[in-house]
Amino acid sequence: MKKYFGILRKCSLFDQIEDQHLIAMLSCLGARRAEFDKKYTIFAEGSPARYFGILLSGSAQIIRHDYYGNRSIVSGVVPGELFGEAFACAGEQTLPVSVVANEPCEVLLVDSTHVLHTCSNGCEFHRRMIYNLMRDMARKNIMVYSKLEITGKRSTREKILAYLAHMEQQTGKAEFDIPFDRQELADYLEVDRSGLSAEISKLKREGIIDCRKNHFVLL
Amino acid sequence: MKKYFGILRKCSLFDQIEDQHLIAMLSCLGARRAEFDKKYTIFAEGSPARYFGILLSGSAQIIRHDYYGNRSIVSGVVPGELFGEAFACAGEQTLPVSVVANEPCEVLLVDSTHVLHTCSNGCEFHRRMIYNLMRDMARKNIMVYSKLEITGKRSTREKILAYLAHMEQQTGKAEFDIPFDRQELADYLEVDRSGLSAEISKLKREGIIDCRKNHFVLL
DNA sequence: TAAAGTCTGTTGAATTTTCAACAAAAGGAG
DNA sequence: CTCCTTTTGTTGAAAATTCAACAGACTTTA
Repeated sequence: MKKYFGILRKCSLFDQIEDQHLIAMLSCLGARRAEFDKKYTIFAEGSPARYFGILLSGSAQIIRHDYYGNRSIVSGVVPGELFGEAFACAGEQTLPVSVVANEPCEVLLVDSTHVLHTCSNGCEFHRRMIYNLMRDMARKNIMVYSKLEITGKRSTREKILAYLAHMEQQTGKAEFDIPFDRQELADYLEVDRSGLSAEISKLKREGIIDCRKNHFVLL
Repeated sequence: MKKYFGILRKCSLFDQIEDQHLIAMLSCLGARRAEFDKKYTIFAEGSPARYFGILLSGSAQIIRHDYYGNRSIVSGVVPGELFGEAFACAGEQTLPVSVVANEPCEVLLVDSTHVLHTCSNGCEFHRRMIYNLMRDMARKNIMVYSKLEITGKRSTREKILAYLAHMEQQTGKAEFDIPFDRQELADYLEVDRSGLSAEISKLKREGIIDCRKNHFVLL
Protein backbone atom coordinates (compact mmCIF):
# COMPACT_ATOMS: atom_id res chain seq x y z
CA MET A 1 0.00 0.00 0.00
CA LYS A 2 2.98 2.21 0.51
CA LYS A 3 3.27 2.97 -3.17
CA TYR A 4 0.09 5.01 -2.92
CA PHE A 5 1.25 7.25 -0.11
CA GLY A 6 2.21 9.95 -2.56
CA ILE A 7 -1.39 10.19 -3.70
CA LEU A 8 -2.97 9.61 -0.33
CA ARG A 9 -0.97 12.41 1.20
CA LYS A 10 -2.61 14.75 -1.26
CA CYS A 11 -6.04 13.41 -0.45
CA SER A 12 -8.02 15.88 1.60
CA LEU A 13 -9.35 13.08 3.77
CA PHE A 14 -5.90 12.54 5.27
CA ASP A 15 -4.90 16.15 5.71
CA GLN A 16 -2.50 16.51 8.59
CA ILE A 17 -2.41 12.82 9.22
CA GLU A 18 1.07 11.41 9.09
CA ASP A 19 2.26 8.45 7.08
CA GLN A 20 2.92 6.37 10.12
CA HIS A 21 -0.72 6.53 11.07
CA LEU A 22 -2.01 6.07 7.59
CA ILE A 23 -1.48 2.36 7.36
CA ALA A 24 -3.28 1.73 10.61
CA MET A 25 -6.11 3.97 9.51
CA LEU A 26 -6.53 2.32 6.15
CA SER A 27 -7.06 -1.06 7.70
CA CYS A 28 -9.22 0.52 10.33
CA LEU A 29 -11.34 1.96 7.54
CA GLY A 30 -11.64 -1.38 5.86
CA ALA A 31 -10.22 0.17 2.73
CA ARG A 32 -9.60 -2.12 -0.19
CA ARG A 33 -7.98 -1.47 -3.52
CA ALA A 34 -9.70 -2.18 -6.81
CA GLU A 35 -8.90 -1.75 -10.49
CA PHE A 36 -11.14 -0.78 -13.33
CA ASP A 37 -10.46 -0.75 -17.03
CA LYS A 38 -11.37 2.13 -19.26
CA LYS A 39 -15.14 2.57 -19.62
CA TYR A 40 -15.87 0.32 -16.67
CA THR A 41 -18.42 1.36 -14.12
CA ILE A 42 -16.96 1.89 -10.67
CA PHE A 43 -20.25 2.76 -9.01
CA ALA A 44 -23.55 2.19 -10.75
CA GLU A 45 -26.54 4.52 -10.61
CA GLY A 46 -29.19 3.00 -8.39
CA SER A 47 -26.89 0.80 -6.36
CA PRO A 48 -26.60 1.30 -2.61
CA ALA A 49 -24.25 4.03 -1.53
CA ARG A 50 -22.35 2.48 1.31
CA TYR A 51 -18.83 2.85 0.00
CA PHE A 52 -17.10 5.88 -1.32
CA GLY A 53 -13.95 5.93 -3.37
CA ILE A 54 -10.57 7.56 -3.47
CA LEU A 55 -9.06 7.68 -6.92
CA LEU A 56 -5.46 6.45 -6.80
CA SER A 57 -4.60 6.63 -10.49
CA GLY A 58 -6.26 7.18 -13.83
CA SER A 59 -9.29 9.39 -14.20
CA ALA A 60 -13.02 8.97 -13.89
CA GLN A 61 -16.22 10.84 -14.50
CA ILE A 62 -19.40 11.22 -12.54
CA ILE A 63 -22.25 10.88 -14.98
CA ARG A 64 -25.97 10.46 -15.17
CA HIS A 65 -28.30 9.21 -17.85
CA ASP A 66 -31.88 10.34 -18.27
CA TYR A 67 -34.83 8.30 -19.52
CA TYR A 68 -33.76 8.68 -23.11
CA GLY A 69 -30.17 7.75 -22.46
CA ASN A 70 -28.81 11.26 -22.79
CA ARG A 71 -25.57 11.42 -20.93
CA SER A 72 -24.87 14.26 -18.56
CA ILE A 73 -21.42 14.64 -17.06
CA VAL A 74 -21.58 16.01 -13.55
CA SER A 75 -17.86 16.28 -12.95
CA GLY A 76 -14.48 14.71 -13.55
CA VAL A 77 -12.47 12.92 -10.89
CA VAL A 78 -8.67 13.16 -10.68
CA PRO A 79 -6.25 11.14 -8.53
CA GLY A 80 -6.42 11.99 -4.84
CA GLU A 81 -10.06 13.01 -5.06
CA LEU A 82 -12.92 11.42 -3.20
CA PHE A 83 -16.07 10.43 -5.02
CA GLY A 84 -19.46 9.30 -3.83
CA GLU A 85 -18.76 10.48 -0.30
CA ALA A 86 -21.81 12.74 -0.11
CA PHE A 87 -24.14 9.91 -1.01
CA ALA A 88 -22.48 7.58 1.45
CA CYS A 89 -22.61 10.13 4.25
CA ALA A 90 -26.20 11.15 3.70
CA GLY A 91 -27.16 7.60 4.60
CA GLU A 92 -30.05 5.46 3.40
CA GLN A 93 -29.51 6.50 -0.19
CA THR A 94 -28.92 4.81 -3.46
CA LEU A 95 -26.63 6.47 -5.93
CA PRO A 96 -28.30 8.95 -8.28
CA VAL A 97 -25.19 8.97 -10.48
CA SER A 98 -22.67 6.56 -11.90
CA VAL A 99 -18.92 6.80 -11.64
CA VAL A 100 -17.17 5.54 -14.75
CA ALA A 101 -13.47 4.98 -15.41
CA ASN A 102 -12.24 7.28 -18.12
CA GLU A 103 -9.00 5.35 -18.46
CA PRO A 104 -7.65 2.43 -16.46
CA CYS A 105 -8.14 3.31 -12.82
CA GLU A 106 -7.01 2.23 -9.41
CA VAL A 107 -9.32 3.16 -6.60
CA LEU A 108 -9.48 2.71 -2.89
CA LEU A 109 -12.93 1.75 -1.66
CA VAL A 110 -13.80 2.89 1.81
CA ASP A 111 -16.74 1.81 3.91
CA SER A 112 -18.36 5.06 4.96
CA THR A 113 -19.71 3.66 8.20
CA HIS A 114 -16.13 3.06 9.30
CA VAL A 115 -15.34 6.70 8.80
CA LEU A 116 -18.44 8.09 10.44
CA HIS A 117 -18.33 5.97 13.54
CA THR A 118 -15.24 5.91 15.67
CA CYS A 119 -13.42 2.65 15.26
CA SER A 120 -13.23 0.14 18.05
CA ASN A 121 -9.53 0.88 18.40
CA GLY A 122 -10.62 4.34 19.40
CA CYS A 123 -7.92 5.86 17.27
CA GLU A 124 -7.78 9.57 17.73
CA PHE A 125 -7.29 10.36 14.08
CA HIS A 126 -10.90 9.73 13.37
CA ARG A 127 -11.72 13.14 14.64
CA ARG A 128 -9.28 14.73 12.28
CA MET A 129 -10.59 12.61 9.45
CA ILE A 130 -14.18 13.52 10.11
CA TYR A 131 -13.20 17.14 10.14
CA ASN A 132 -11.39 16.64 6.84
CA LEU A 133 -14.37 14.89 5.38
CA MET A 134 -16.61 17.73 6.37
CA ARG A 135 -14.39 20.28 4.71
CA ASP A 136 -14.20 18.11 1.65
CA MET A 137 -17.95 17.99 1.41
CA ALA A 138 -18.22 21.70 1.93
CA ARG A 139 -15.83 22.20 -0.96
CA LYS A 140 -17.64 19.72 -3.12
CA ASN A 141 -20.77 21.63 -2.39
CA ILE A 142 -19.14 24.78 -3.63
CA MET A 143 -17.91 23.00 -6.73
CA VAL A 144 -21.41 21.88 -7.56
CA TYR A 145 -22.58 25.45 -7.10
CA SER A 146 -19.94 26.48 -9.61
CA LYS A 147 -21.23 23.97 -12.05
CA LEU A 148 -24.72 25.27 -11.47
CA GLU A 149 -23.47 28.73 -12.30
CA ILE A 150 -21.85 27.55 -15.51
CA THR A 151 -24.66 25.41 -16.83
CA GLY A 152 -27.20 27.96 -15.66
CA LYS A 153 -26.11 30.35 -18.39
CA ARG A 154 -28.68 30.62 -21.10
CA SER A 155 -26.56 30.35 -24.24
CA THR A 156 -23.90 27.95 -25.42
CA ARG A 157 -21.49 30.83 -25.83
CA GLU A 158 -21.94 32.01 -22.25
CA LYS A 159 -21.59 28.48 -20.95
CA ILE A 160 -18.30 28.02 -22.75
CA LEU A 161 -16.95 31.34 -21.54
CA ALA A 162 -18.12 30.70 -17.98
CA TYR A 163 -16.49 27.29 -18.02
CA LEU A 164 -13.22 28.61 -19.40
CA ALA A 165 -13.22 31.46 -16.89
CA HIS A 166 -13.76 28.90 -14.17
CA MET A 167 -10.84 26.83 -15.42
CA GLU A 168 -8.68 29.92 -15.62
CA GLN A 169 -9.50 30.77 -12.03
CA GLN A 170 -8.90 27.22 -10.88
CA THR A 171 -5.57 26.77 -12.62
CA GLY A 172 -4.48 30.36 -12.17
CA LYS A 173 -3.44 30.44 -15.81
CA ALA A 174 -4.97 31.68 -19.03
CA GLU A 175 -3.75 28.57 -20.80
CA PHE A 176 -4.75 25.07 -19.78
CA ASP A 177 -5.96 21.65 -20.84
CA ILE A 178 -9.52 20.70 -20.21
CA PRO A 179 -10.34 17.14 -19.13
CA PHE A 180 -13.02 16.66 -21.79
CA ASP A 181 -13.24 15.97 -25.47
CA ARG A 182 -15.90 17.86 -27.42
CA GLN A 183 -18.72 15.44 -26.81
CA GLU A 184 -17.88 15.29 -23.11
CA LEU A 185 -17.69 19.05 -22.85
CA ALA A 186 -21.10 19.24 -24.49
CA ASP A 187 -22.45 16.70 -22.01
CA TYR A 188 -20.93 18.69 -19.18
CA LEU A 189 -22.33 22.02 -20.36
CA GLU A 190 -25.66 20.42 -21.30
CA VAL A 191 -25.60 21.60 -24.89
CA ASP A 192 -25.52 20.12 -28.35
CA ARG A 193 -22.12 18.97 -29.51
CA SER A 194 -22.29 20.39 -33.01
CA GLY A 195 -23.51 23.70 -31.66
CA LEU A 196 -20.65 23.66 -29.21
CA SER A 197 -18.11 23.06 -31.95
CA ALA A 198 -19.61 25.84 -34.03
CA GLU A 199 -19.51 28.27 -31.14
CA ILE A 200 -15.93 27.41 -30.27
CA SER A 201 -14.95 28.05 -33.88
CA LYS A 202 -16.72 31.38 -33.72
CA LEU A 203 -14.91 32.37 -30.53
CA LYS A 204 -11.64 31.50 -32.23
CA ARG A 205 -12.48 33.53 -35.33
CA GLU A 206 -13.37 36.47 -33.10
CA GLY A 207 -9.99 36.23 -31.40
CA ILE A 208 -11.48 35.68 -27.96
CA ILE A 209 -9.94 32.28 -27.40
CA ASP A 210 -7.56 29.93 -29.10
CA CYS A 211 -7.54 26.19 -28.84
CA ARG A 212 -6.21 23.03 -30.32
CA LYS A 213 -7.96 19.88 -29.26
CA ASN A 214 -8.42 20.12 -25.52
CA HIS A 215 -5.80 22.81 -24.97
CA PHE A 216 -7.34 26.25 -24.53
CA VAL A 217 -5.92 29.76 -24.34
CA LEU A 218 -7.86 32.80 -23.22
CA LEU A 219 -6.76 35.86 -25.19
CA MET B 1 -34.92 31.72 23.12
CA LYS B 2 -37.26 29.02 24.31
CA LYS B 3 -39.96 30.05 21.88
CA TYR B 4 -37.78 28.77 19.08
CA PHE B 5 -37.29 25.31 20.47
CA GLY B 6 -40.07 23.96 18.29
CA ILE B 7 -38.16 24.96 15.21
CA LEU B 8 -34.71 24.17 16.51
CA ARG B 9 -35.76 20.68 17.39
CA LYS B 10 -36.55 20.13 13.73
CA CYS B 11 -33.21 21.52 12.67
CA SER B 12 -30.88 18.80 11.48
CA LEU B 13 -27.98 20.43 13.29
CA PHE B 14 -29.51 19.54 16.64
CA ASP B 15 -30.67 16.04 15.83
CA GLN B 16 -30.70 13.89 18.94
CA ILE B 17 -29.69 16.75 21.15
CA GLU B 18 -32.10 17.37 23.97
CA ASP B 19 -33.70 20.65 24.89
CA GLN B 20 -31.87 20.89 28.16
CA HIS B 21 -28.57 20.94 26.34
CA LEU B 22 -29.74 23.22 23.61
CA ILE B 23 -29.58 26.44 25.56
CA ALA B 24 -26.05 25.78 26.68
CA MET B 25 -25.07 24.91 23.18
CA LEU B 26 -26.57 27.99 21.65
CA SER B 27 -24.55 30.28 23.85
CA CYS B 28 -21.54 28.08 23.32
CA LEU B 29 -22.01 28.57 19.59
CA GLY B 30 -22.22 32.30 19.95
CA ALA B 31 -25.59 32.17 18.23
CA ARG B 32 -27.45 35.42 17.92
CA ARG B 33 -30.90 36.15 16.64
CA ALA B 34 -31.57 38.65 13.88
CA GLU B 35 -34.60 39.85 11.96
CA PHE B 36 -34.92 40.79 8.33
CA ASP B 37 -37.79 42.40 6.49
CA LYS B 38 -39.07 41.14 3.20
CA LYS B 39 -36.58 41.63 0.37
CA TYR B 40 -33.71 42.30 2.78
CA THR B 41 -30.37 40.68 2.20
CA ILE B 42 -29.37 38.33 4.99
CA PHE B 43 -26.01 37.40 3.47
CA ALA B 44 -24.54 39.33 0.58
CA GLU B 45 -22.67 37.80 -2.33
CA GLY B 46 -18.98 38.55 -1.95
CA SER B 47 -19.00 39.06 1.78
CA PRO B 48 -16.92 36.83 4.03
CA ALA B 49 -18.50 33.51 4.88
CA ARG B 50 -17.82 33.15 8.55
CA TYR B 51 -21.36 32.77 9.81
CA PHE B 52 -24.05 30.49 8.68
CA GLY B 53 -27.72 30.83 9.41
CA ILE B 54 -30.62 28.84 10.74
CA LEU B 55 -33.97 30.09 9.56
CA LEU B 56 -36.37 30.41 12.49
CA SER B 57 -39.39 31.85 10.71
CA GLY B 58 -40.40 33.26 7.36
CA SER B 59 -38.76 32.11 4.16
CA ALA B 60 -35.70 33.03 2.17
CA GLN B 61 -34.05 32.29 -1.13
CA ILE B 62 -30.49 31.63 -2.14
CA ILE B 63 -29.86 33.61 -5.28
CA ARG B 64 -27.12 34.75 -7.56
CA HIS B 65 -26.86 37.53 -10.09
CA ASP B 66 -24.66 37.43 -13.15
CA TYR B 67 -22.87 40.34 -14.82
CA TYR B 68 -26.04 41.49 -16.51
CA GLY B 69 -28.11 41.31 -13.38
CA ASN B 70 -30.00 38.19 -14.38
CA ARG B 71 -31.28 36.57 -11.26
CA SER B 72 -30.81 32.89 -10.71
CA ILE B 73 -32.52 31.20 -7.79
CA VAL B 74 -30.42 28.39 -6.41
CA SER B 75 -32.88 27.20 -3.79
CA GLY B 76 -35.45 28.18 -1.28
CA VAL B 77 -34.96 28.10 2.49
CA VAL B 78 -37.70 27.08 4.91
CA PRO B 79 -37.75 27.34 8.71
CA GLY B 80 -35.44 24.91 10.44
CA GLU B 81 -33.05 24.81 7.53
CA LEU B 82 -29.43 25.84 7.57
CA PHE B 83 -28.03 28.13 4.93
CA GLY B 84 -24.52 29.19 4.05
CA GLU B 85 -23.03 26.35 6.06
CA ALA B 86 -21.05 24.89 3.17
CA PHE B 87 -19.34 28.18 2.51
CA ALA B 88 -18.59 28.72 6.14
CA CYS B 89 -17.20 25.21 6.56
CA ALA B 90 -15.04 25.28 3.47
CA GLY B 91 -13.08 28.08 5.09
CA GLU B 92 -11.30 31.05 3.55
CA GLN B 93 -14.19 31.74 1.19
CA THR B 94 -16.39 34.62 0.38
CA LEU B 95 -19.98 33.94 -0.47
CA PRO B 96 -20.70 33.24 -4.14
CA VAL B 97 -24.42 33.67 -3.51
CA SER B 98 -26.77 35.94 -1.63
CA VAL B 99 -29.45 34.92 0.81
CA VAL B 100 -32.50 37.15 0.64
CA ALA B 101 -35.58 37.26 2.85
CA ASN B 102 -38.66 36.33 0.90
CA GLU B 103 -40.91 37.55 3.66
CA PRO B 104 -40.13 38.87 7.14
CA CYS B 105 -37.61 36.46 8.63
CA GLU B 106 -36.09 35.57 11.93
CA VAL B 107 -32.73 33.87 11.72
CA LEU B 108 -30.16 32.53 14.09
CA LEU B 109 -26.63 33.41 13.09
CA VAL B 110 -23.98 30.94 14.12
CA ASP B 111 -20.24 31.43 14.04
CA SER B 112 -18.97 28.44 12.10
CA THR B 113 -15.63 28.35 13.88
CA HIS B 114 -17.50 27.67 17.11
CA VAL B 115 -19.10 24.63 15.57
CA LEU B 116 -16.01 23.24 13.94
CA HIS B 117 -13.71 23.57 16.92
CA THR B 118 -14.65 22.00 20.18
CA CYS B 119 -15.67 24.65 22.63
CA SER B 120 -13.57 25.42 25.64
CA ASN B 121 -16.25 23.90 27.85
CA GLY B 122 -15.44 20.67 26.12
CA CYS B 123 -19.12 19.88 25.82
CA GLU B 124 -19.64 16.45 24.42
CA PHE B 125 -22.48 17.44 22.16
CA HIS B 126 -20.09 18.98 19.73
CA ARG B 127 -19.33 15.60 18.35
CA ARG B 128 -22.95 14.92 17.71
CA MET B 129 -23.37 18.35 16.17
CA ILE B 130 -20.43 17.92 13.86
CA TYR B 131 -21.83 14.61 12.78
CA ASN B 132 -25.17 16.28 12.17
CA LEU B 133 -23.55 19.04 10.22
CA MET B 134 -21.77 16.55 8.04
CA ARG B 135 -24.96 14.74 7.22
CA ASP B 136 -26.65 18.04 6.53
CA MET B 137 -23.96 18.94 4.05
CA ALA B 138 -24.11 15.56 2.42
CA ARG B 139 -27.84 16.03 1.96
CA LYS B 140 -27.40 19.53 0.64
CA ASN B 141 -24.95 18.13 -1.81
CA ILE B 142 -27.54 15.71 -3.00
CA MET B 143 -30.10 18.46 -3.27
CA VAL B 144 -27.83 20.46 -5.50
CA TYR B 145 -27.34 17.39 -7.64
CA SER B 146 -31.09 17.20 -7.96
CA LYS B 147 -31.22 20.77 -9.09
CA LEU B 148 -28.49 20.04 -11.57
CA GLU B 149 -30.58 17.22 -12.93
CA ILE B 150 -33.62 19.45 -13.30
CA THR B 151 -31.96 22.44 -14.87
CA GLY B 152 -29.79 20.17 -16.98
CA LYS B 153 -32.79 19.21 -19.09
CA ARG B 154 -32.64 20.77 -22.49
CA SER B 155 -36.15 22.10 -22.92
CA THR B 156 -38.48 24.22 -20.83
CA ARG B 157 -41.06 21.49 -20.93
CA GLU B 158 -38.68 18.85 -19.60
CA LYS B 159 -37.47 21.18 -16.90
CA ILE B 160 -40.98 21.82 -15.68
CA LEU B 161 -41.84 18.14 -15.67
CA ALA B 162 -38.59 17.22 -13.95
CA TYR B 163 -39.20 19.86 -11.32
CA LEU B 164 -42.76 18.76 -10.70
CA ALA B 165 -41.69 15.12 -10.53
CA HIS B 166 -39.09 16.13 -7.99
CA MET B 167 -41.68 17.95 -5.91
CA GLU B 168 -44.00 14.98 -6.14
CA GLN B 169 -41.28 12.70 -4.88
CA GLN B 170 -40.32 15.08 -2.12
CA THR B 171 -43.84 15.67 -0.83
CA GLY B 172 -45.03 12.17 -1.58
CA LYS B 173 -48.14 13.64 -3.17
CA ALA B 174 -49.27 14.39 -6.69
CA GLU B 175 -50.73 17.67 -5.49
CA PHE B 176 -48.66 20.38 -3.85
CA ASP B 177 -47.80 24.05 -3.62
CA ILE B 178 -44.55 25.24 -5.07
CA PRO B 179 -42.60 27.95 -3.23
CA PHE B 180 -42.20 30.12 -6.31
CA ASP B 181 -44.25 32.51 -8.36
CA ARG B 182 -43.87 32.30 -12.13
CA GLN B 183 -40.90 34.63 -12.42
CA GLU B 184 -39.15 32.85 -9.57
CA LEU B 185 -39.81 29.45 -11.06
CA ALA B 186 -38.34 30.71 -14.31
CA ASP B 187 -35.28 31.97 -12.46
CA TYR B 188 -34.99 28.63 -10.72
CA LEU B 189 -35.31 26.60 -13.90
CA GLU B 190 -33.13 29.03 -15.83
CA VAL B 191 -35.67 29.71 -18.55
CA ASP B 192 -37.65 32.61 -19.91
CA ARG B 193 -40.71 33.52 -17.90
CA SER B 194 -43.08 34.01 -20.80
CA GLY B 195 -41.94 30.75 -22.33
CA LEU B 196 -42.52 29.08 -19.00
CA SER B 197 -46.06 30.42 -18.77
CA ALA B 198 -46.76 29.32 -22.31
CA GLU B 199 -45.46 25.83 -21.65
CA ILE B 200 -47.45 25.49 -18.44
CA SER B 201 -50.58 26.47 -20.32
CA LYS B 202 -49.79 23.88 -22.94
CA LEU B 203 -49.29 21.16 -20.32
CA LYS B 204 -52.65 22.11 -18.87
CA ARG B 205 -54.38 21.99 -22.24
CA GLU B 206 -52.84 18.59 -22.86
CA GLY B 207 -54.25 17.35 -19.58
CA ILE B 208 -50.86 16.45 -18.16
CA ILE B 209 -51.01 18.79 -15.21
CA ASP B 210 -53.41 21.17 -13.62
CA CYS B 211 -52.56 24.26 -11.66
CA ARG B 212 -53.92 27.42 -10.19
CA LYS B 213 -51.31 29.93 -9.19
CA ASN B 214 -48.64 28.05 -7.31
CA HIS B 215 -50.75 24.99 -6.60
CA PHE B 216 -49.98 22.12 -8.95
CA VAL B 217 -51.59 18.75 -9.60
CA LEU B 218 -50.02 15.96 -11.60
CA LEU B 219 -52.63 14.07 -13.57
C1' DT C 1 1.24 0.68 -43.63
C1' DA C 2 -3.43 0.20 -44.53
C1' DA C 3 -7.95 -0.13 -42.86
C1' DA C 4 -11.32 0.70 -39.58
C1' DG C 5 -13.08 3.42 -36.23
C1' DT C 6 -13.53 7.72 -33.62
C1' DC C 7 -13.62 12.62 -33.08
C1' DT C 8 -14.34 17.18 -34.84
C1' DG C 9 -16.11 20.95 -37.60
C1' DT C 10 -19.65 22.47 -40.99
C1' DT C 11 -23.96 23.04 -42.93
C1' DG C 12 -29.02 23.82 -43.53
C1' DA C 13 -33.58 22.81 -41.89
C1' DA C 14 -36.71 22.23 -38.14
C1' DT C 15 -37.74 23.27 -33.65
C1' DT C 16 -37.43 26.03 -29.46
C1' DT C 17 -36.30 29.73 -26.82
C1' DT C 18 -35.85 34.39 -26.02
C1' DC C 19 -37.37 39.01 -26.30
C1' DA C 20 -40.63 42.84 -26.23
C1' DA C 21 -44.96 44.44 -25.78
C1' DC C 22 -49.47 44.29 -24.17
C1' DA C 23 -53.84 43.07 -21.85
C1' DA C 24 -56.19 40.59 -18.38
C1' DA C 25 -56.22 39.07 -13.68
C1' DA C 26 -55.01 39.34 -8.98
C1' DG C 27 -53.48 41.67 -4.92
C1' DG C 28 -52.70 45.73 -1.92
C1' DA C 29 -53.22 50.49 -0.25
C1' DG C 30 -55.85 54.12 0.91
C1' DC D 1 -64.72 50.26 -3.38
C1' DT D 2 -61.43 52.24 -6.40
C1' DC D 3 -56.91 53.09 -7.88
C1' DC D 4 -52.46 51.48 -8.43
C1' DT D 5 -49.11 47.90 -8.66
C1' DT D 6 -47.70 43.36 -9.50
C1' DT D 7 -48.29 39.04 -11.60
C1' DT D 8 -49.61 36.16 -15.31
C1' DG D 9 -50.79 34.64 -19.96
C1' DT D 10 -50.51 35.53 -25.00
C1' DT D 11 -48.55 36.76 -29.22
C1' DG D 12 -45.35 37.32 -33.15
C1' DA D 13 -40.76 38.19 -34.61
C1' DA D 14 -35.92 37.47 -33.98
C1' DA D 15 -32.36 34.66 -32.43
C1' DA D 16 -30.43 30.42 -30.86
C1' DT D 17 -30.40 25.57 -30.23
C1' DT D 18 -31.06 21.05 -31.74
C1' DC D 19 -30.93 17.54 -35.15
C1' DA D 20 -29.17 14.87 -38.98
C1' DA D 21 -25.90 14.15 -42.23
C1' DC D 22 -21.40 14.33 -44.01
C1' DA D 23 -16.40 15.03 -44.83
C1' DG D 24 -11.92 15.56 -43.13
C1' DA D 25 -8.57 14.83 -39.36
C1' DC D 26 -6.86 11.99 -36.13
C1' DT D 27 -6.23 7.23 -33.62
C1' DT D 28 -6.01 2.64 -33.12
C1' DT D 29 -5.56 -1.89 -34.62
C1' DA D 30 -4.41 -5.58 -37.47
